[in-house]
Amino acid sequence: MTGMIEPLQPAEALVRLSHMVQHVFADVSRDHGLTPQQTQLLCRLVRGPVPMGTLATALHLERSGLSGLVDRVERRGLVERVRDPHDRRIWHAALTPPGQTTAEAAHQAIVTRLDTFLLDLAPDLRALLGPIVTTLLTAHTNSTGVPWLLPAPTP
Amino acid sequence: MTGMIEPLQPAEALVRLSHMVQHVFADVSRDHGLTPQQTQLLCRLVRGPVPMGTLATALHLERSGLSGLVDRVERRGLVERVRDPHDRRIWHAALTPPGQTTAEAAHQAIVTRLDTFLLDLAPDLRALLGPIVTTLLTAHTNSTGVPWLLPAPTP
DNA sequence: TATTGTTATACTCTATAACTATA
DNA sequence: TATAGTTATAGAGTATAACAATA
Repeated sequence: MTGMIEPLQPAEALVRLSHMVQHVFADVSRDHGLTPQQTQLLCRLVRGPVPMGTLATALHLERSGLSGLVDRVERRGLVERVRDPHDRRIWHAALTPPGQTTAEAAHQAIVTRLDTFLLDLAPDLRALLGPIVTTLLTAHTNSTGVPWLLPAPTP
Repeated sequence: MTGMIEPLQPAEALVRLSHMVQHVFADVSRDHGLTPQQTQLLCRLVRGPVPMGTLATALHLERSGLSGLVDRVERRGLVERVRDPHDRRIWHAALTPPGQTTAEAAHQAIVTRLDTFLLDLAPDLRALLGPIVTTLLTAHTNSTGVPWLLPAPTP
């Protein structure tokens, strides 16, 4: 029975899949001169500026940790802080033009890499993936009460 | 159309799913007094000792990084280094009895948490998850040439 | 000489606690 | 007083390069 691949239980399947996605994320990030966390941050901003607090929650970070993360990409000219016009306590993180370019390139590279995996899947199964994940994530929230599926423009 | 959830493209579905799994990993790790990387390391050892070099490749780490990671869990008595009987250059990382207990508890907690998500899925779809992931990962390797599906006892 | 693993160094990531500015 | 964000500090994770031990 050498070479046989054991059947995957559903929970283990999720973990294996996640592991692969993380590697793709890490590889693409390195190709673009980013850390995985920086890539994740940039991709969260492609649809527009986000208040620091919202961003920290979305990225599962303490506000202080996000502060440093934004510092480092700001130092590289990829992100800037913009003051909220209505509440002067709030600062939004926003992509600069180079940041927008980098974010979109990294996002596209990730999708492209993942699509090479998805090509092995029969089209009817591939079409099930969206609904399956929607079902899995709907009606659940992360540990801070934020729903998994709603505003977040991932990856 | 407020409140509508956009359909997920397959690649984005994988990213969202991975994000959720990472959060589960982080939360469970914290509950057990571990970092996510330490949990990942411990779970890799539940089926027996693994040479440092193999472990570094499996965890997508440089050997120097793994060295430090193992140092920290060894300091806490969860892992020990064992010399290979045939090749004295090689050291295996191995769980201590407390490490085995912790590793199995964390693994079980992760599976239990993920199962709460999987319960929302119709049984026939849930049964498709294993085959889908097997199809996705078979015939692919990570960036160092190691196949995604074979020996690795995840999570 | 080639391979396995460690050490040294530098930087990034992350959490906690104390702090500043604004509401 | 409460909230948004930062700074200070400490530890953990990660890569590169130089090194020691073994093959």
